[in-house]
Amino acid sequence: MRAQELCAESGIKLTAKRAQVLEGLVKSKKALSAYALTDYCRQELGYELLPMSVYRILEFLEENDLIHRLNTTNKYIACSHITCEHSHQAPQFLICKSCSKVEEVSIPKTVVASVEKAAEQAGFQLANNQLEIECYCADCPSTESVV
Amino acid sequence: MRAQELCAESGIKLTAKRAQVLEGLVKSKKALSAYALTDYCRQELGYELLPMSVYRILEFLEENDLIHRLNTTNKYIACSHITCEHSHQAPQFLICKSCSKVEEVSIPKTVVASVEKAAEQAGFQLANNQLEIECYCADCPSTESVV
DNA sequence: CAAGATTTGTTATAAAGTAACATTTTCGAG
DNA sequence: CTCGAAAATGTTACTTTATAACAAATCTTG
Repeated sequence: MRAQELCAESGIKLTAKRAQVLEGLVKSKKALSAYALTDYCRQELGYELLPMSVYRILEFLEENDLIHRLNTTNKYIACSHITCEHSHQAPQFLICKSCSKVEEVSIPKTVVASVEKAAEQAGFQLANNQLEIECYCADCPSTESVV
Repeated sequence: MRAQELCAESGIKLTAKRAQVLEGLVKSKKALSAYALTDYCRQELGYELLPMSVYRILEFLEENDLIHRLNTTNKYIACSHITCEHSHQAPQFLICKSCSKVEEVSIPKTVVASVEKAAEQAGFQLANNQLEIECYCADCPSTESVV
């Protein structure tokens, strides 16, 4: 498994359980809640995992940049750069409101810089550069019109 | 009360209960969860409101652009434009991770346009223009460094 | 006023997340 | 190797967040 090699190199301790959770997220190919991930691992992959353990493992995986937590939907998704050489940079996500499909995209740095500037003018400091944007994907007809 | 006048003009049916919930959000001056708002209304304002009713009323208030729901934190905040003449435009929020203080800001339209363009290139259509940005406010020292 | 629609009350429960402590596993020092 | 501390996982219980389902009250409008 590619991820394990990478982890060995980088010193990340990917235990069996952690690998199972990560595998679940990679294979599901969409954002899953912690409980949905528990179900997915049990039903599709045959791994027994209690929610409490899943939460702890998700926390670990996120700290090591293997997955992302989507704050707007309380769901998790595998980082799209696990298997490539990209240095890990600030992630931005397009999240389909209808089907939870997520695309991890790169938004121009100038845009992120503008957001940061606007924050500074209001006396705020960015806690991170992660932007989550609610969308409808190409497969899901939007019921609402864009403002 | 100013808000009531505006509602009368615009045809929004602001019942007593709805006014109480809105008053709670306005007076608290920060983002509150539905349950926290229930407590605030009872303890600080003397209004008895059950969570179920609060949720329904919050939904109504949001549909009528009197409040905003912050998806990243599952909290609600009064719209900063209730009492001014501004036409209601896409809201952007700076949210302090530490103290829940929220600033509703205007980010240049060019920035929002760039985000929209990036989405379109990935085959996504914006569901709304609401951006929620995690920050630390001037009063809260950031424990984490910015990426 | 009567009848339908809207709003609110009430109860129960689902879903999401965390606290606290027990047990097991890992791994380096001796 | 083996002892012991640290890390990881199991287990139970609980808190917080949110919704379902149905009853009662209230508010329109002919």
